Amino acid sequence: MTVTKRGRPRSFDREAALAQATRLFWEYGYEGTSIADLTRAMGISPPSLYAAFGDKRALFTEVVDRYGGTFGAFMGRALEEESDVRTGFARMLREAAVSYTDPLHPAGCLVITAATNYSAQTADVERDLRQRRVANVRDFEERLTRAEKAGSLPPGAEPRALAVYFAAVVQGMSQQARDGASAAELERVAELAMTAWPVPKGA
Amino acid sequence: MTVTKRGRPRSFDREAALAQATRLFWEYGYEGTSIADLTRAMGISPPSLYAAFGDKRALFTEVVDRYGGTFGAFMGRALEEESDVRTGFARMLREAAVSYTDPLHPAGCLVITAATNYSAQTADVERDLRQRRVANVRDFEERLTRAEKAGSLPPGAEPRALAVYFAAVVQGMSQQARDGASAAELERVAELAMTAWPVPKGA
DNA sequence: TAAATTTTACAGCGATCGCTACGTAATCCG
DNA sequence: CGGATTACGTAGCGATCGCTGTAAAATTTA
Repeated sequence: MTVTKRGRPRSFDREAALAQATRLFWEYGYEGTSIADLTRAMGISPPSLYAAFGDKRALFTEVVDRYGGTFGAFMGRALEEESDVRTGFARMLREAAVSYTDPLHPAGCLVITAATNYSAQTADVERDLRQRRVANVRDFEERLTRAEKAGSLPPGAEPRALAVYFAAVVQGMSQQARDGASAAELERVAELAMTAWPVPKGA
Repeated sequence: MTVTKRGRPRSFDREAALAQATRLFWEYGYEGTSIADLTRAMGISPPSLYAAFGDKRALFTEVVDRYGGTFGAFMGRALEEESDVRTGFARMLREAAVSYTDPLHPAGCLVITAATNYSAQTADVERDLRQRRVANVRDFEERLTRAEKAGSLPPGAEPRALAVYFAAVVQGMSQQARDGASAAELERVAELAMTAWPVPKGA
């Protein structure tokens, strides 16, 4: 045990430095965050970083583990604390909506997006791809709005909400495919997703 | 017009080279694919690449545009060709399931995943994050299986399908948050997603 | 065949990457 | 106080990044 610490004491707050590293990795991804970026945000020099955290890979692992115990812990809590399974899943989704858009930290989930890297000089690439995705959501919305006006959708069907929902499903299917889901599994996802389609009031 | 071409003719197939570049960007992302990777796969030298495509950024844009007209075209077709809106969205999701898992090309959608970069030396980071996500899906599945056995889920509720579905929704919500969706929009997504929850036969 | 034009491969540019050797500063133990 | 120990900043390592200068090779035009 190292109860007594000899030598020159550390001159920075390890937890605060870890929080800064979390913010950077969350925002810019693993490769998109350089050692220079980290040392600048943490207010320390490279040797101090390596002495305190090992190397970049080890620091990242520590960041992800810490994330799971803090920002990402709402998922397990929601599923664990609710006695009813359905209530648990519903609460998890609701809290995800809040957490993923909390302006106090980067958007989305670190575990999902930390491989999405963009450094300063390639930020426009990510911006271009994002614009294409946003345009796609708008295309969904316009088609749904036209359908509602044409009477093929029940009134009050919320084209915007449906568009974001279907875009999220498509993007989730893409991610699941990257993570190894089979065609059969994704086809079941497609079927399940269609249960959200609005039904007329009197049906 | 350059009907007649003077000088030394190009010694490689531009379309084939573009297809190789598409494969690399699709699999490894923009930053994860280096000029050296590209020239190796395309079978050409750097000056030939720059003469034929401009620079890396322009090549990537051409790749994404080409993708939209080929692999990614099924979406617009499904929504356009079906007279009924609901049938169009259902077909789009079904075809996404097939396309995203087609073993003839990288998994998922290029526009969604091309910012997910991982080079050779950081592939283990992406692998680690993927394992965490896969473990999460399994956790969902186990909870749903236990609920089914305990009778809190109707029989034949397909825990695996539901787990993949809810994981996809969560990941889609994360991506939508990154793309600028609001908390209110994501909360509506959460509500809509819950309509997939299985109901007892006699209800 | 000679001049003009374009593509080719080789080699290397400056910048940035993750990482570290080195000497100094600051603390604890005796 | 002196010696041991640990953290610090500076400065720079080798490797890789996107990209290009240069000259030879290959083709069309005159």
